[in-house]
Amino acid sequence: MCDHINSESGECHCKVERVPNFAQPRLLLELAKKTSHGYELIERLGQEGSPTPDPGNFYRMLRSLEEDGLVCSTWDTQNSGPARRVYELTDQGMEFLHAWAATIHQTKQSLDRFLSDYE
Amino acid sequence: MCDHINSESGECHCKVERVPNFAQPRLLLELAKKTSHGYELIERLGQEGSPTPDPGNFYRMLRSLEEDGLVCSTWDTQNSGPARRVYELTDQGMEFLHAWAATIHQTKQSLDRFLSDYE
DNA sequence: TACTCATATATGTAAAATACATCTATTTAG
DNA sequence: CTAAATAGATGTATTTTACATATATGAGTA
Repeated sequence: MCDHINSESGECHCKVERVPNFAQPRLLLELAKKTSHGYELIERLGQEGSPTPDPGNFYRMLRSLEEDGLVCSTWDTQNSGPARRVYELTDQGMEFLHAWAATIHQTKQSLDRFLSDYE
Repeated sequence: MCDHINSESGECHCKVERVPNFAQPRLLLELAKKTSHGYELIERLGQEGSPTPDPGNFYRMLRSLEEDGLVCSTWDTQNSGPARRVYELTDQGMEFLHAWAATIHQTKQSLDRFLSDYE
């Protein structure tokens, strides 16, 4: 399973303090909107002022998500250019996205507490 | 200087995607409220549902912040119990706290974008 | 034809951040 | 005397992130 779920205890290690692997939920969300391939996802995530994810780690993450059954891929050789590995969100991946959203909500509240404490 | 400021370029590497070292601004904020020693800071930060920071890394962070001139310490042998290293926020540390607040605000907005995109 | 550029995926490794284990020492309580 | 609470610290493994580089296809162009 994913890094955030301890396969032994089934417990999620996401802490409210921080958002490690934030590229992951963003990727899952993009995939939920539209099935697509890695390169396109990187470009889409790099828009709206958000920094472009590191391609090396991004492709590795995609493969790791596939190992965990959160996404699945097929090669697209129809289109011109190099073959693309097209990813689709699985039901499990969708559930994971929901879990991520809850975590991110908590993290946001943690930041809110800091900011209201500050000032 | 701090890990987040590149001493060469003077540029801050804090990314809006995540909050690494979130214990750091929380510590600076606590110190801004009240001068105190490591053990007490750890306890204070461990309240209000927030997880207790890792003591090992926390003490290391305090020493590193002192090296960077963001806090300064003196030994308190007056009180009962083991000697305490009492930390105080410097002017530079206060400035740093302000910079952190701005970063955290951005991060929060990034999370907000995710959450409104989701749903 | 050969060269360059955009597209597309991937590996290798260094650096940074975090987690976990352990150690020392002082005082208080029983 | 012993155990527990207080206080600070080091050592190292693991995880995450950053940076560099490799491979391959096809389109445009000189």
